[in-house]
Amino acid sequence: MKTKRVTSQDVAKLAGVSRTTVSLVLNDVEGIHITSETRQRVRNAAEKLGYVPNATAQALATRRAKAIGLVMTRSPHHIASDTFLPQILGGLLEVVKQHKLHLLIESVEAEHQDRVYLELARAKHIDGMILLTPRIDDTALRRLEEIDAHSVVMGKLADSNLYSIDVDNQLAARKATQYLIDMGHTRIACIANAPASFSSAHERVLGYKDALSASGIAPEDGMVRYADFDPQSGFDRMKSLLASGFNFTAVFVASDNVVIGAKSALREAGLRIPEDVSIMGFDDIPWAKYSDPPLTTVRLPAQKLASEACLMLMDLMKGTEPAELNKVLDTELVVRKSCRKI
Amino acid sequence: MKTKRVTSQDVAKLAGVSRTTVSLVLNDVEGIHITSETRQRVRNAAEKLGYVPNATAQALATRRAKAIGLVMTRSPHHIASDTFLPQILGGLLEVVKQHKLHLLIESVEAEHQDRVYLELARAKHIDGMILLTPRIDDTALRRLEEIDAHSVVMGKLADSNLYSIDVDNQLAARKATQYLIDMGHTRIACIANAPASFSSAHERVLGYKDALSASGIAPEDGMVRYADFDPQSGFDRMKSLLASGFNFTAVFVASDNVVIGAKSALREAGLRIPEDVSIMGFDDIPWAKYSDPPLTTVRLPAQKLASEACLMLMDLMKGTEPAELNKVLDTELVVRKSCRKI
DNA sequence: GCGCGTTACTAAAACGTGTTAGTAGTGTGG
DNA sequence: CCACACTACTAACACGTTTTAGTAACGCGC
Repeated sequence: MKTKRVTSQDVAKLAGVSRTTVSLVLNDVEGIHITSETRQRVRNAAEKLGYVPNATAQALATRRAKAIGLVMTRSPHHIASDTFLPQILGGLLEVVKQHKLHLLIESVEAEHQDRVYLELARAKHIDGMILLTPRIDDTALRRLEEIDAHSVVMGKLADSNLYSIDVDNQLAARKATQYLIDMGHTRIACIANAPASFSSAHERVLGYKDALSASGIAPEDGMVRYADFDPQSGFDRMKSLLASGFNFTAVFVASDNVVIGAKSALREAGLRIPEDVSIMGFDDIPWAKYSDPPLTTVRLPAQKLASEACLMLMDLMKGTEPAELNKVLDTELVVRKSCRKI
Repeated sequence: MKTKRVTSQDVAKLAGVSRTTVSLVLNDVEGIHITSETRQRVRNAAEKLGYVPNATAQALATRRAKAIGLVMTRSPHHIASDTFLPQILGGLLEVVKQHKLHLLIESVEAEHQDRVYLELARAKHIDGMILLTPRIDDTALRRLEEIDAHSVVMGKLADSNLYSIDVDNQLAARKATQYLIDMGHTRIACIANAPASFSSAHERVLGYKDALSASGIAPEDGMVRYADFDPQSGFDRMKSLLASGFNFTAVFVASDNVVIGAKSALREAGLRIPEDVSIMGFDDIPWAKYSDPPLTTVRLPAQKLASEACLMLMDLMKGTEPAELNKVLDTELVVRKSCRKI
């Protein structure tokens, strides 16, 4: 039942060498001379005993945990309905596995932010972290700059010296809105993906307004709603938009996940897409392609965002400066059938 | 720039006590006598220096990593399109955070399974693990029983002594299919959620056949397709089903995520839901409620599944036996509008 | 003033590895 | 035959904590 742990000492004893030699052999340390005969003896012994080095002890000795953390500032509830997260995870896991690292997931509640970032960094449970969709007002994040914690922000934080990766949300939103304008729409509403305190939401609304202004259409605050990541909030905001009495022919919804709920509200109101209302999404989650009608949306390179973030972080951990402080990936307008000419 | 790490030694020096005392005070060890004056001195020193205990060293000394792992046997691609995963994560994070544990995510490729489980367990990076949706033919998993690794399987493995938690897939599928039969359907097709090598897929198809047989309808293998977790596969399987020439009035699709694609194929064929074809889903992902028409489906208590799995695992880690070897949670048929009487 | 229990601490071992500094032993050139 | 380089290893320290096994100091009863 309680099988004794196999340590490198056991391997050493069986192979008739010192613990040092075992370590040198199994780690393939360069520039050291050990006969291939001894090497084999060590390997055989390790194999025979089923030796697996203790990761914790290794971490302590090398001062690297061989793990990175994905830190999210969202409640478990929001995480549960996040259709975007799996793509991030997929991208992250691919890189992480390739480099034989481990991935930790942390969700921090708004209240404890200050401590958590710091403790995560100092406790050295992880070698570096990727911060997901930060809030604009996240003061705790600012303090990260002061410590020598390796971190990459996914999203953008104004006036910050933290490394970051993101798409140009404002430009992408602007292009999406421009597309609607090009189709002849002038009464265009907007439902943001999240509360305005999240930088991505803020920027996307900015882009939406940019496009309108550039075409001489005055943005009206009454035409803008801020959703809260999930379909339910999309449903509610669309209801609110419909109830407000504005007559719009198109809506730019800055999150496909929010579109899911918004469409439901439109249906309840008896409005058809795209005949009565055109819908422009954002993110291009897997569902978008199969929705009815297929959703015209902005493709966010989610997996690439994640894998690039991971690569930047690993550069940081290695000590080599990443090429850019704020890396920006391209988005792409994916035209399907949810918008029509007017 | 390179601020020296603050260790308990530093705290000890500043407080004028030994490292032992620092440890005793900060960990609130019971049954030990230390004056409240000294306690304060230690706490103040720790606070002043911003001391955060090194998690790795703690783990080594206490032989507990204070972390559990979520292990998935899926490719990053499948993870990316998994709408179910966030709910699992949400449930897990809630419990994990409450107990001040950390969560590691591992995805293992089919080829390396043998090693990975073992190394994960032996390396002691984690104290226990939750295995997600295992394959029936996962021989490596069997070996876990032999080691003293704490693990809970989410899903079920026949003839296994591993602790597990699951819903009764067969019963749930049977009830879902029965509902279709009760609505008057007799020509009912089935698209499984995953390849038959996944136990959940196997069981759900079994339940589907049970219901048919019980009502005197002979199950036909030609009416069954096996999808592959994602919408694309749902689209393909529905196409195949339609092309095969069988005329069915209802389809039991054993995964809402697969339904997303399947519906798209039906639309392309000019078939309406539920007028031409009734659709029964499985899982009740957030999208289901808002789809058009709202999807009648089987609700899987995803978050509860996750949190209960976590609790079982923690029992195991504490050394107390969980109440049941194979815990089974209830499912619930959620009737919406995608099935009609015939 | 001696034994004894209690209080308030501390020295040192343990956890399992990586790594530095060193040490025998063996050619090798002069 | 001596200095020197090179090979093939090993002893011992370092990593930062928890925990066990003490140890002084003190009060107290007799």
